[in-house]
Amino acid sequence: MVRPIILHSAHPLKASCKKCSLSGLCLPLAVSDEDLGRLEDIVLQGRIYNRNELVFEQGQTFRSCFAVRSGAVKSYVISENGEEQVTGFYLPGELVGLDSMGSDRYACTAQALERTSVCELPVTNLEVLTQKLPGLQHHFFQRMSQEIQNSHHLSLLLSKHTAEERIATLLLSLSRRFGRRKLSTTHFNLPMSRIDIANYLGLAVETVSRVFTRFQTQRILKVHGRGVELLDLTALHAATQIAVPKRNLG
Amino acid sequence: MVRPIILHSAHPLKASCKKCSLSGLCLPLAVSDEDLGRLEDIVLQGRIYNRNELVFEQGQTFRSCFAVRSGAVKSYVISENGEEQVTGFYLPGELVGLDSMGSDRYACTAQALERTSVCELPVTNLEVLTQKLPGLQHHFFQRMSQEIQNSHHLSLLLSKHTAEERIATLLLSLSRRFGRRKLSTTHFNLPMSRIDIANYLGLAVETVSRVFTRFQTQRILKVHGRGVELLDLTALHAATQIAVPKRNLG
DNA sequence: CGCAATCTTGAACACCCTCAAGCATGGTGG
DNA sequence: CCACCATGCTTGAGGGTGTTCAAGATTGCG
Repeated sequence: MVRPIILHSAHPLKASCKKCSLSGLCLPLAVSDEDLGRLEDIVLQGRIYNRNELVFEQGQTFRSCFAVRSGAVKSYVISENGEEQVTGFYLPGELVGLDSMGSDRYACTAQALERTSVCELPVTNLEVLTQKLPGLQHHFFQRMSQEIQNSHHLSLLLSKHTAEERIATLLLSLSRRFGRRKLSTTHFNLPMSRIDIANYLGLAVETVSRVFTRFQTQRILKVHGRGVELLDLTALHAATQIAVPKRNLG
Repeated sequence: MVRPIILHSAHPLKASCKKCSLSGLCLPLAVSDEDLGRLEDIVLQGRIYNRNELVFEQGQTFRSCFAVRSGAVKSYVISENGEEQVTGFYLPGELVGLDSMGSDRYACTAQALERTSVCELPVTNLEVLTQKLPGLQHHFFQRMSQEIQNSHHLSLLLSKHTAEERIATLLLSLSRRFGRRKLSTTHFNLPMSRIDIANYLGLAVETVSRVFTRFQTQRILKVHGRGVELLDLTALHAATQIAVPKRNLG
């Protein structure tokens, strides 16, 4: 199905986090300039994966976390029955594999959605470094707790929101994350397929498609394949809110 | 609505994790006997909360994680719109507040479901200790990643499973966790209301009620209020599986 | 250029929600 | 101790959102 064509360079370059354009988003923001060298010492840079290639696979021995440098990655878990649940999309500056920290095996599979470059953080070295740098340990606690919070918000989305609200929320999340990298918050390409979106949001592909066209007829956005243009951010934000108040409120 | 009648003792006892019956489940399992004293030094023991009392509240300054000692706790997040999503139930030996580690404010509210005793772990001291004890740091990474995985499994449950499958899964999860404490895996009391179950599983209360009666007529279990008796664990496990295979499979 | 995968659109059905009402439970005060 | 009321739980009927099934349109890659 998915052929893992390993392409990463045999001799990874020594990382230069300091010069990386993502240093304000990624791990460097957690360590002082003088300690940055120690972080660079353990980072394996320059791994490149082609579209659909697996960065790691659920059940494999857990060795490393990965920071996305360019491109995009999706993560998904596979249950005993073989069902897949997409659990997250990771853009440049974001960390993949935090849900396996401290485990001996990867708890999910990470797959490149397009040609993607990542920086690898071998856990053995990483845990030694977090042991020495309190700020880095604190930062990892923060990132991991953020990951828990993200997942809780996904649960809220799945359990209490309509198809339109789910999709509007995802689009605004992507928009915000593109904005963090000084990219356009209104014009961007979706790194993932409709199938991935549907799976992530607990919907049928057909529903995702229908909602996109509905938003388009409402002049909220334009879509051409994976390209989206958010025409009315206010309306899109309004579409994330629950239409008819439900009883469930405390 | 919920009156916080603070009851915890003014002078918390010095903890004796070593003698605690939960030492095989809780934090002590992560530290050596010689280091256990240092853990006991930072643990504030003996806080007791009455039913419905808040252990901490979303938005408050984050000070501590809590280990449940007896009773049970639920956690929930409140969105901007005021909707509540129950994100977890915590039984003795389990840690509450991991989703706020590294943050400056609590990301969720924790509420006692019954008369509950907890051990408090002030984060300032905790992060100093994880800095000194690599095993404890590793253990916290593990607990936090476990929390992420749990939430991912909840997402899977919410997005791909029917009402019956969700409830069967929750019952088996509780059964397993009671079993870990050497309690009966087939006879126990639900610590939470139908409302909490419904909210957690993304269902209407009525649906939860209907599924319970359906399971009862199928001789899978007996319910009398909050008391449940699992009559057929095999059938219950079978009920967690997807009945009609969906297309979503990879 | 052609095939496979992805995406879109339409029609019918199903699961669960909403609304409504009745029943059990439990805590409180007379 | 029991009546009382609020809350939680159960059961029934009807309707809506999203799914399933089916077929066609578009994309993209060899």
